[in-house]
Amino acid sequence: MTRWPAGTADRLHLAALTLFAEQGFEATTVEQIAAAADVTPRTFHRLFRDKDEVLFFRDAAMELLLIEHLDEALGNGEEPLNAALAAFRALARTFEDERAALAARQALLHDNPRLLGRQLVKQEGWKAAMVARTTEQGTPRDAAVLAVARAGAVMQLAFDDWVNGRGRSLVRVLDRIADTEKTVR
Amino acid sequence: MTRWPAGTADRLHLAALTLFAEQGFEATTVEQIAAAADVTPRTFHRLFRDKDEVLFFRDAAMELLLIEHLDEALGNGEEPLNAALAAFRALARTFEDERAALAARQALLHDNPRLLGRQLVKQEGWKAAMVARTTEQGTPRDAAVLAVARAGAVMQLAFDDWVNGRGRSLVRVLDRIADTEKTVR
DNA sequence: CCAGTCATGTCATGCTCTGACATCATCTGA
DNA sequence: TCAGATGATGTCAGAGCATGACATGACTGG
Repeated sequence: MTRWPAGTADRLHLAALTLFAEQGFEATTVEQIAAAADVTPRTFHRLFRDKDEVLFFRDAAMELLLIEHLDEALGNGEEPLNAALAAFRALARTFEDERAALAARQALLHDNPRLLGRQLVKQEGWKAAMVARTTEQGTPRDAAVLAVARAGAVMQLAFDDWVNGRGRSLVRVLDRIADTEKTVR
Repeated sequence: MTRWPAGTADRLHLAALTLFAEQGFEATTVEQIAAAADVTPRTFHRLFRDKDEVLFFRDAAMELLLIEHLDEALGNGEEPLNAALAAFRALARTFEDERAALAARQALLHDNPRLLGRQLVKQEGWKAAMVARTTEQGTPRDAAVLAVARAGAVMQLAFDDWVNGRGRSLVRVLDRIADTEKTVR
C-alpha cells in the first residue's frame, strides 16, 4: 500500500462525470472535482492535461480497436470502404450496452462547442490512423482517405440516430445506413 | 467621426494575425494584441468572444456562399452529391488567390488542437446548413447527410493537397479528387 | 441645449493551468 | 538495518483568459 489511496485518476474521473451531469460542464470547477475526489486541483492537472480531457479518458482504446478490426478486414481482402465499415461496426458493438452513458456524454459535448471540437479532432486522428493502415495495404492515399471518410460519415450518422433514440441496435442502424450510403448520388 | 478611431475590430484582427505569424498563437497574449491595436484587453473581449475567434472572423460569409451555390445547383436539378460539390467548387474559387494566407492560417490550426477543433465545428455547421437545404428539396435526410459528407471529404482532401503544394489550381485539384471519389469502393 | 447612446476605459474578480519546491510513505540496495 | 532514491501528493505563487459592474466622454436626435 502506498501512502496515498490508489486510483486517484479513476476517482477524479468519476467525480467529474457526476458533477458534470448534475451541474453541467461549465458550471463545474476543477476545484469542485478535486474536492470531491479528496485531492488538490494541482493533482487534477497532473493527471489530466485540462478539464476537457477528463471526458476523453478512455478514448485511446477505441483507436486500437478500430485499427485491429480494420487490419483484419483488409487482411481478408475486403475493399477499403467495406473494411472501414467493418471496423466501425466492431466499435459500434462495444457501444450497444452503454447508450445511457453515451447519451449523457453526447449532451455535454453538444452544450460545449469546445468539447465537440475536441471530439472531432480525436475522430480525425482515428481516421488518419485508419488511412495509414489502408495505404499500407496498397490503396492509393486519395482513395483511402475518401473510403475512410465515407465509412466515418456512416458511423457518425448511425450514432447520432441511435444515441438519442430508443431500443434499436446501433449495429443494425449502422448496417441500414451503410446500405443507403451505397446508393447516394 | 466618433470619439474613437473607427475599425477597432479590423485593427485587432490584423494585429492578432501579425503577432500570431511572428510568435505563434500560444505565445501571443491578448494583452499584446490589444496593445498593438491601441486598445485595452477588455475591448478585445468585447469584440471577439475569445482569442480563438479572431481566426474565424470572416467565416460567416463562407456559409452564405456555400448555401447560395448549393441552392442554385439543386434548383438546376443536380443530384445532391453533385450539387454539394458545386457549392464547394464555388468556395474553392474564392480561395485561389489566397493560398499564402490560408497556408499560414492552416499552420496555426495544426499547431493548436483547440483551434483545429473549432474549425471542424464550424465546418460541421456549414454541412448541417447544406443538409437542411438539401432535405428541403425533397431528399431524405440520411441521403442528404451522406451526400454532403462525401462532398465535404472531397473538399477537405483537395484543400489539404493544395494549400501546402504549389502552383496548381484548387478547383482543378477538387475536380480530380471528385472523379476519384466516384470510383471508391 | 439636453438626454440618451455607444464605444471604450477602469477596476475587481473567478477560473484554468503551470512551475518550483516541500513532504513523506514506501522501496531498494548494501 | 539504515541511508538514499522514488513517486505521488501538497503548498505556494503567478500568468493568462474571460466577464461583470460601473465610469467617461464624444456624438446624436429632438
